[in-house]
Amino acid sequence: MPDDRRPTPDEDEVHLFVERMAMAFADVGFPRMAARVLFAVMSADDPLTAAEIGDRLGVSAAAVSGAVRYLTQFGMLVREPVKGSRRDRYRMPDNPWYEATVTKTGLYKNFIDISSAGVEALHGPATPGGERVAEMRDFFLFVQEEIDSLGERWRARRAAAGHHRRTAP
Amino acid sequence: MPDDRRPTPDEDEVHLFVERMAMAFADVGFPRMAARVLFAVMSADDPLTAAEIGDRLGVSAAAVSGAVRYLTQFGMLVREPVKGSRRDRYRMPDNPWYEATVTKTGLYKNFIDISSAGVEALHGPATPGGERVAEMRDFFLFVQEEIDSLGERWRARRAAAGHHRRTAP
DNA sequence: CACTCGTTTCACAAAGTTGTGAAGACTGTG
DNA sequence: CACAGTCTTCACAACTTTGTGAAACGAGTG
Repeated sequence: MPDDRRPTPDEDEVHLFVERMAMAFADVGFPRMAARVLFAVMSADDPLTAAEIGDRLGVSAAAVSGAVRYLTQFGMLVREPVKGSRRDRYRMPDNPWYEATVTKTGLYKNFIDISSAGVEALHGPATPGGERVAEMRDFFLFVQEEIDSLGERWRARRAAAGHHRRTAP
Repeated sequence: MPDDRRPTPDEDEVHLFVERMAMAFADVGFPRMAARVLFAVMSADDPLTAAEIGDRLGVSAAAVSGAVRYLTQFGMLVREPVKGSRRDRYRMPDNPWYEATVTKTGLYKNFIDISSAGVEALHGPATPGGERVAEMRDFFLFVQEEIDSLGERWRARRAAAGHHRRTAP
C-alpha cells in the first residue's frame, strides 16, 4: 500500500518517460543502459538500490553494475552504502549533472582542436579548403565561448527567480 | 604535377583531419560515412566528383552514393552536374551547414518535450522526482533559448570583424 | 536506338554494440 | 570462520550498424 501523503505517479507513464528520455540521450552518443538507469533514479522519489533499478528496468544485475560504474565516474549518480546492509543506494547528486553535461563536456573543444590541425595541414586560409575549415573552427570557438558562460547565466536567472542554489561541498 | 600557384597541402595530414573530424561527428550520432564525405569535400580546394570522393576515402561508389544522398537532403552538400559529362560534382554550400547544425537541430527541443511529459506523469513538482525532472526541463528550455539567439550573435560578431556574409538565395 | 559511363539499389557479410547468465569476489554476521 | 547476500567480472549470444559487390538503372551520344 503506497504512502498517501504524496501523489502516486502512473507507473506506465513514468516508465515511458524514462525509456524515451534514455533513447533520446542514446541518440546523441550517451550509453544506452547508463541513460536508462540515470532517468530511472531521477524519476524515483527515493534513492534506489541496484536490485530495484534492475527490477524497474527489467534488466540484469550485471547491466546495472556496468551502468552505475559509468555514471558514478562522472558524478552523475551518487552511491550511498545503506547502513546495516550490504546494499548500496543510488540517488541523484545535488548539483545537477545536466549543467555540467552541456557546459563542461568539451564537445566543441574537440572539434576545435581537430579543425585547428586541419587548418595547419591545409596551410591556413591560403587554400580554399583551408579557408572553409578555418571558418568552421572559428564558429565552434565562438559556440564554445558562449557555452562557457551559459552556466553562469543560468545560475543568475535562477537566483533572480528566487530559487535556492545548493553549492558544491 | 600540381598547380604551383597555391600551396599543396600534405595529403596525409589532410586525410588525418578528415578522418578525425568525421569520427568526432560520428561520436555524436552523425552518420559515419556521411561525415567522411562531408569533410573530404570540405577540405578539397575544388568540387569533387563521386569517384574522386570514393578514391580519397578508399570506399565504394555505393557508400558515396548513400552518403551524398543523406548530405544533400539537408543542404550540407551541393550537387552540381558537370556540363558535357554524366558526372556530378559536389561542393560545400555557401551558407555554412554547421551553423544550422548547431542552432536548428531541435536537439534540446526533443529533450524538452519528453521531459514535459515526464513532469506530468510525476504530477509536477508535487513529488521529488517530478521536481528534479521539472528542473532539468527548465534548464534545457533555457539552453534552447540561448542557442536560438546564438546564430544571430555569431553573424553580428562576424559583421563587426569585417567579414562579408553571403545571404541565402 | 543501341552503347557507354556513371549512379543507384539491394542482399549480404563483416564488424561493432549491448546485455545476459554464470561464476567469482568481497563483506559483514552468526 | 563458514555462510549468505551483493556486487563485479567475463565469455558469449543476439542484435544493430555499416559498407561491399553485383546487378539494375538512366541519361547522353554516336
